Amino acid sequence: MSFTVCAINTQSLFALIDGNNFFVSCERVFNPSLNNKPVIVLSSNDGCAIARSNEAKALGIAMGAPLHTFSHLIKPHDIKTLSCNFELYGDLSNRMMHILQNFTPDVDIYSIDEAFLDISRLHVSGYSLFSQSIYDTVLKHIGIPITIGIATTKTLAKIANRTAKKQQKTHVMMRTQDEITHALQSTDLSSVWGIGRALTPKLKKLGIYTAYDLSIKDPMWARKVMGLSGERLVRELQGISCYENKEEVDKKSIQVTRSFGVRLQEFNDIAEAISAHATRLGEQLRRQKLVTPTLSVFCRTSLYSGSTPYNGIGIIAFDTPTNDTATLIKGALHALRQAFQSGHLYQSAGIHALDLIAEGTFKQKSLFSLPKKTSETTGQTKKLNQAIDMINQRHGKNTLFWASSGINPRYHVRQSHRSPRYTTRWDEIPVVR
DNA sequence: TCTGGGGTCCTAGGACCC
DNA sequence: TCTGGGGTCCTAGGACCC
Repeated sequence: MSFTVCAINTQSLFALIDGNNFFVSCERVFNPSLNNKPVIVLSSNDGCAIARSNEAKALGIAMGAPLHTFSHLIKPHDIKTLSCNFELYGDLSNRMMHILQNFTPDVDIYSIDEAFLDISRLHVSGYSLFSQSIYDTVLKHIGIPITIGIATTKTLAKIANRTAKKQQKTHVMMRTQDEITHALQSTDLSSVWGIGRALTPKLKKLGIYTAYDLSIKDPMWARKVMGLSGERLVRELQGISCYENKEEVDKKSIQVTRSFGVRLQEFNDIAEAISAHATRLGEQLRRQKLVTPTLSVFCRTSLYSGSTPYNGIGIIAFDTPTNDTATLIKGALHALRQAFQSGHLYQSAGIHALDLIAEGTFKQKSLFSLPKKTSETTGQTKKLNQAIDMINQRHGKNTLFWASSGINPRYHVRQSHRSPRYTTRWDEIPVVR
């Protein structure tokens, strides 16, 4: 068996652009008093640290550290803790990506704060000036400092980016073999893109401790030990590009998951949360012009409570793939009845839509679904959803909501320190006095 | 008291087919 | 005596990412 795993193109060149401490930087754009101070952005429910300023990293606060493990440092070091504000981060991210698209149309948005620019075919006279120009433009228009790593493969660009951060530079280009070897030798195995918690100990046992150690292995050896992705990874470290920029593709799955502000025991309380999640899901599906044929629903207890965790799962398949909120809620609540078991203290619940397909794609109806005249087939449902989406967009989320999500729900997340959504809400826009 | 949320890709194994 | 072999498709679970 043999097949190609990479497009061998020695001319490849990628720039990885990465927003520095992105969520913290977003907060600082509108609140300069946070500059030069240790700042932490917390996960939903103010649970743990999901972004840290350099000052906070210097205090030894780890990524993902629960708030209670560093709460004793907050007062003495005047750490500013903020609840996460994804509406703000998402909007600034979109603006940043638009700016990057002015430099080249070939932008692969990898995450909320990262993008790969394929600059192979770009005529650039000097990469240092080019990088500086990107940095200056993003800083000027968005206010976010970024770091740029340039190399012949995405994996090497990641390492170049990391090297730049370590050296406190705005950009690093790795092109000569000497530069690459030196960077690989000073990169710990666990910091390599694609090497995670499970592979690190496995490879260390085999005598591989740095990115360099891995880069001198035979790709076929890596294939045996780590599978296809291992083979690609070794080739990428050797400068052979295996991950080209992707066209923007439709999402394959969407999930909406939240942990509750308090533990919940009653079916009805959890049903309200699931109903709200289904509403969010419907909004996302419609915005992306997708429909889902199935839904899975889960409700689970805490992993840290001491007793054996319970994770209930329920699944529902729809006769016809849908993005109608009412149908999604009805289906999700049906699935929740399979998942829910009384007697537990639930900590979170979520829904997951898999195998998404584009709206309007022909799909065989169930043999048993009768051709009946419903509000969905007559288009009334679509109009209703459009009207609700429009009102909520204009006047704020949940201006109109489904009663099944609860008038005064108990599942609400805690967000004690959320900043205003400066760029997406009229009533939260910054005011100059 | 207090431990996030949302994704993708790959693989192994089972079911099924001829 | 001797009990195939090759293929596809689907799914669950694992591993990774930010």
